[in-house]
Amino acid sequence: MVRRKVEIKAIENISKRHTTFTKRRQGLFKKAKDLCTKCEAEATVITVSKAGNIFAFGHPAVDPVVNRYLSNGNGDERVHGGNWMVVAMEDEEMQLLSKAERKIQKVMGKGRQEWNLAIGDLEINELDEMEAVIEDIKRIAAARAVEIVAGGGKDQDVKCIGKDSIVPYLRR
Amino acid sequence: MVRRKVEIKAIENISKRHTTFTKRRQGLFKKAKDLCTKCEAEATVITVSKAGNIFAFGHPAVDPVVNRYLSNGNGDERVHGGNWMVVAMEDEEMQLLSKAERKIQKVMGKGRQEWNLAIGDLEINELDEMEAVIEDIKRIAAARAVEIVAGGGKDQDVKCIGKDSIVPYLRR
DNA sequence: GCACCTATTTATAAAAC
DNA sequence: TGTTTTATAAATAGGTG
Repeated sequence: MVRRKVEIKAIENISKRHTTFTKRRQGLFKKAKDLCTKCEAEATVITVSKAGNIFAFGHPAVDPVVNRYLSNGNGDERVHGGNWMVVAMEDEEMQLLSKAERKIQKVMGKGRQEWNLAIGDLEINELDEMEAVIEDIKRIAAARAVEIVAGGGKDQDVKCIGKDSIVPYLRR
Repeated sequence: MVRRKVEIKAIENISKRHTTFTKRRQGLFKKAKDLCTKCEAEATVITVSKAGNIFAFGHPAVDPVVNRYLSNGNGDERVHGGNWMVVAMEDEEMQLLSKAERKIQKVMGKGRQEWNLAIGDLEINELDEMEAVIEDIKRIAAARAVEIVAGGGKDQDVKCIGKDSIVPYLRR
């Protein structure tokens, strides 16, 4: 329970901070989505945790809103060159987040913290092999996507999926 | 007063929509700010009203967060395409195969057959999210590779790693 | 650590001014 | 139209399993 007026100041305890970050980020994304729905607006929210992990929400997607902001005379010179994809949760996909997360747990077996620990034990050759494993999973996932698109799944009217994912590649 | 459960659907009345947009935008900015304060995180929120007016919040400012997002491989200028390289394993590495497989089981939790079954339950949106999870794993693995190459230091900056593979780029 | 719970704070829709 | 009020819904900190 909220025991007393919630103080807005830095949380020192790491796990508590992480919990709060996750909860409030989800709340923030939901509020952004509600705003977009109710007001027919566009919005993007980009968060960077203290650990440096990036999470972003966008309606209709992150890029159009960011580009709109940048092309409107705002923004520094754009800096490019890195290459990691970010977790972009969008629209209705967001509503299914915890359900989806649960199912994905079934596939991947563990959560981020555990990967961190387990991966920390791997050596170079094992990392190489892990990549092959990841490749394998990705192939299976792509096959599943084909199956759905071909008419076997329930979610065929999901439309605004970003260009970076397993699914849109199949749709090109 | 909020007279009843607030419906999240488009508001047709223009002035009412504008009022709601303003209030919710303020609320959204405040929540983003609180998140940053409490979790020592960075965040930006960019909104575009139906009329096309842009409002943005950023901590520490909009641009650093946007650039961070863009420089992490997101954004329009990212090159896309199938880009996963599999590394051929050589002799001595080969000898370690089953040991490696065991360790990778620790990371990935399941074997091929189980992935097949579990992935078969996923819907489109869940496949999308799974890709984010895969990216996350890959990122952790890349950090580990850097750690090894750098000689044991933890959590080196991973920005120099290429897009195609966890390990090989480090070896260039 | 994650999912669920719930007491309490916080956000906000509409009224009142 | 804008600001303030206020009744109610929504978010969430901390607890539990």
